[in-house]
Amino acid sequence: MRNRKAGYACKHCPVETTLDIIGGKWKGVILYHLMNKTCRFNEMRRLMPGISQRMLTLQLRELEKDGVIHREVYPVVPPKTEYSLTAFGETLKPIIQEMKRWGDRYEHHQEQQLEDVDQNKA
Amino acid sequence: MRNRKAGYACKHCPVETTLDIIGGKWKGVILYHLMNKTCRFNEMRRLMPGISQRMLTLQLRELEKDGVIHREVYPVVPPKTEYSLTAFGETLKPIIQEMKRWGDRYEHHQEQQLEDVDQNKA
DNA sequence: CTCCTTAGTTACATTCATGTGCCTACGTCA
DNA sequence: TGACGTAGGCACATGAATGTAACTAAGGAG
Repeated sequence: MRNRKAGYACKHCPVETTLDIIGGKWKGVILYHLMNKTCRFNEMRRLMPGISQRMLTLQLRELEKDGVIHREVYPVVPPKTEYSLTAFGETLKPIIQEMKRWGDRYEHHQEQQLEDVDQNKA
Repeated sequence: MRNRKAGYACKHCPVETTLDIIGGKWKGVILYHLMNKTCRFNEMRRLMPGISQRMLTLQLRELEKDGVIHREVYPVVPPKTEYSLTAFGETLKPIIQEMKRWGDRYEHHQEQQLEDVDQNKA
């Protein structure tokens, strides 16, 4: 997300605010992985084969700026950086977990839709 | 969202699936309003001053296709169309409500950050 | 002395999402 | 007879989001 430059849906809608933080193509998944454990940069790349180096950096920076994750740089060589949820980021866990559960259910729902085909309606 | 044409983050991540449905600039807010009550098309436009006619149509169509909302057209004149959550869409309520609550808390958090400024870190 | 690794950065290109403006059908109201 | 309101559709334009490729620093391994 983070595309609010084009204007907000309604003024001050908290749902919109939340989606600003965790929406977008990658952030949800990033947070999902960080929920389990602290991760290094390339470790996350391996967890998310689809993401490019650049995008991962950008998304992590935004999450950091929003105070959701913490970035710990170790001045060693080769470089070592660890990402983890902040205490505030931990408060996102219920949302992410709900989203995971719902996502599972949705996939199940999709299969059913293929059977229903016609008599849908609620 | 619905920008997965460029590929998925990880294969089969339920969080990603969920964000496909409710992510994007408008869908969260649309669902937020439909959680409270059935709405007509122009009624929603009034609730979300920022959205254009075209985008509202597009988003509603996608939500309908995903089986989350129901579109009831009354063959009267002037046209009347009512949008409501399907039973399946109702299952999204916990997520939307969590997002609303978190959004509220986040705004509160931001104010604090302005004070902390330096000694942040978790 | 060359290559490997990590965690980036930068410039450039493209694709997707979203926005704008104009058009319609029909019945009602003035 | 003409304007109004609803729920859109369509063509076109723009900008945001994302992708690709090449580059870097520093120490260790060979």
